[in-house]
Amino acid sequence: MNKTLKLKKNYEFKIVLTKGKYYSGKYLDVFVKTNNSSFNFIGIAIGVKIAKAVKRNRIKRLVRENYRLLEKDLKVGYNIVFLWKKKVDIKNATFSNIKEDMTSIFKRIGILE
RNA sequence: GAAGUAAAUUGAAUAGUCGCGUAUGGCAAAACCGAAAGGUUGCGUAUGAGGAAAGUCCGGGCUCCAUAAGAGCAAUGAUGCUGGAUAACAUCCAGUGAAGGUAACUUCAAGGAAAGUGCAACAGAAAAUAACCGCCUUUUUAGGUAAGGGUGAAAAGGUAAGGUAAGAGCUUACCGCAGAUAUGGUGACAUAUCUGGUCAGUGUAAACCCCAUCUGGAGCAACACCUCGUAAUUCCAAGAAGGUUAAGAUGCUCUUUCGUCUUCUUGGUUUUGGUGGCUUAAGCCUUAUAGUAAUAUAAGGAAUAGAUAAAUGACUAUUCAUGACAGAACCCGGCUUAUAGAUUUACUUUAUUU
Repeated sequence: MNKTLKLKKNYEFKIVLTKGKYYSGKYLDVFVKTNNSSFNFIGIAIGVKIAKAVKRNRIKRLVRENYRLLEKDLKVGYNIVFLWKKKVDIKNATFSNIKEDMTSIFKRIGILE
């Protein structure tokens, strides 16, 4: 079982956000772009204006945890970036809400087996 | 018991399963990523956010600005009762003064308004060489008068008696104010006595300003090193040779010191990625001694985050109860702001009992 790989550089994020495909969920926005490797890379971006540091960290952890639980069922070869929708209240950032949302988005994308 | 004041502590706990950062290389073995430098992976062990980590408001350390040292002037900004503490401070401690509170106690940007300039809207007769109304005299024109009037943040020391045409520090007493002297105190200042009625000059210096003291700039995205790449031949450093006192190293001046210009040689510089900087520090706790205290000295003790799209999470169970404010980003000392609840100590007022 490999570790979850992360996108690290600013230009990597930009490529995914500008050239990737956009999927909108109930709470999350997701950008997906294929890469030519045998791994999935993920990145999580939450704007400074949405919430203060503690709540931003909370959202990141929940997204990362949910991704970790789904990861073994995913097809490989994608760069994925998650964004939190600006208009959604942060109080909805619970584990079960994000789980439902992420599962449905992945099914629409077609990478969930 | 009730209300309150001050100081301090704490900032949900336990168990299980899965998962993350860092350190260690204890065990295991090779493999993988990369152009290289370098990095990654299994198991185990250890360890992993705060009292404010926040705001970035001060003071320092550290780094660079090629590079220094001294003297003077100016500018900028800051501080502003006194004495002490500290590496330093706008912080802290102990006092003084003023304001508030029955009190415990709290608050204070607390030098100078006769160095100069400015401002004081509206209201009001008048806002600083005061006569509108009123009062008095005179007799119709002038004079005296700050007692009384409303306004305003502020109205020309206050109260009482005498005095007067009516009044007024005009006179006296007390209070206040100013000055001098003495005593006490390191000092801010306090107390006492004497003198002053020409005690004519209101407020504002978080208005300019004056005085005293301090003050170079930028910041870890600082900075150092490694690797890849080699276009323009820019810029920088070192060395050698030649020439020279024009120009430069601080806003200016002076002195010392360095150095400037040209040619040649050598090395480096921009981009990519990586490593270091990166955590033990003028730090914390206890005891003893000195000190009212801040703190100092000595002895002893505990120490274990160091990420870089950035580690603490998810689920289940139980308990109190539905956990507030809130997440390290070079480090340290403070300040300010946010904060559910719980606990301890000392003290004040009041009620009751004895």
